[in-house]
Amino acid sequence: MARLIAERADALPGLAEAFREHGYAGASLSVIGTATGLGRGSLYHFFPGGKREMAEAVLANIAAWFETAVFAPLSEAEDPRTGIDAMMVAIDRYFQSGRRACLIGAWGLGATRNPFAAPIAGYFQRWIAVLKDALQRGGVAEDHATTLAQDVVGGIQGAITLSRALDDPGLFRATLGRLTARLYTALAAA
Amino acid sequence: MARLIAERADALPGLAEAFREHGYAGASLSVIGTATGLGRGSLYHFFPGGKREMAEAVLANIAAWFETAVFAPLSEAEDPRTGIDAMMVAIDRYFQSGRRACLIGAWGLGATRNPFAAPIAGYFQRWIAVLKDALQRGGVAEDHATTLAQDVVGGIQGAITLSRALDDPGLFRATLGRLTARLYTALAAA
DNA sequence: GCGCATCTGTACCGATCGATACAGGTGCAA
DNA sequence: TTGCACCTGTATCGATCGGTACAGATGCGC
Repeated sequence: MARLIAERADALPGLAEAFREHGYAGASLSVIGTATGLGRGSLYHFFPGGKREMAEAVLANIAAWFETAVFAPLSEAEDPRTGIDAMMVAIDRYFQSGRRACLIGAWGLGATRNPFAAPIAGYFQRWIAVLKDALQRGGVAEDHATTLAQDVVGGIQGAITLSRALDDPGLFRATLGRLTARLYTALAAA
Repeated sequence: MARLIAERADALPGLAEAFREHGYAGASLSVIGTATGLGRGSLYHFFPGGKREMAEAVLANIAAWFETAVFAPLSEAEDPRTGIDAMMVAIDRYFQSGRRACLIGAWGLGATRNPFAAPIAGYFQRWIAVLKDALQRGGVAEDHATTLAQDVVGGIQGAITLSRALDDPGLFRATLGRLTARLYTALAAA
């Protein structure tokens, strides 16, 4: 029996794809097995908690990716504009210009009481907070920074939904551009 | 055996709730049975096509509701502002200020190739087209009307996602207010 | 070369899945 | 009152679900 993966992290991309494409309930173990190339034996070896643990690992992995690729540049950049540019580039690449679904957004739209509500809320809270802080450091007043950050994060979510439904990646990129412009305008006025 | 419902339309609210709360795959027939109060016998009597037909009926029902409650006022109002106000009021009530999930949005975020892609795309296309037409009738230039309509429809979708994830209905209402203001501003400048 | 922790395939478990069949009840029309 | 179309509950189907058990293969440390 040839070893297929070295550590459980190697299974995460396949797991994420399975959950993204089929949802939590729709991602059966056979679907997951196909997506990851792993049998039940390996899956339960790396994730003794079963499907639930696999989903938690995927969410944690996504959160970690955003932390380094999106939030860190936003909060560390000297000039907020630099951080915003880095965020938009990372977002466009991550979501493949709206072709790739947002797992966290989709699960947040699901059951009112779902077991992943807490990490999902944390993800959006953190994103909004980091963006708001960047705007405030650029001189934008607190209340304006808050609503603007909400508009931008929400606008990105909506753009993913629309561009996927309409199968129009151009819509995603154009929306990202307009959101960037709004952020720049607010910074320029401050 | 007491008759429970008179026609299949009476089952749609329960069906919609079941699909909204559990997704398509997660809404098992027992979940659907509980939500509608109907047994398998009745369900397959009204929907011979099974789960798939139930989902199609729900989507068609939602589309019809939007047609009369949102799209019609938008396209028939003398003053675009009247139509926009009616749209926003209907949207806020329908989505219960962001507490209720958007079934169409959630399913659009799901599998890339899903059997309901066509009606979902049609729903968003129509919404954007009707809103764009209303803006143009109000004197807004076509390209601006298009991007503005996309921003508003996408913004509403994003606001649902955010306000549900953060459990904050106020965020939804406030976002709706800002989107309305943007529409009014564009109309005033035209 | 040996020993052992680690990984993997397969068989299997009870439960539940979506769907079907059908008898029995119900209420309206004649 | 009778007949019948319509609605409903129940039993049951094969398939698949998530999860477990475990033996066998693998490759690393020694």
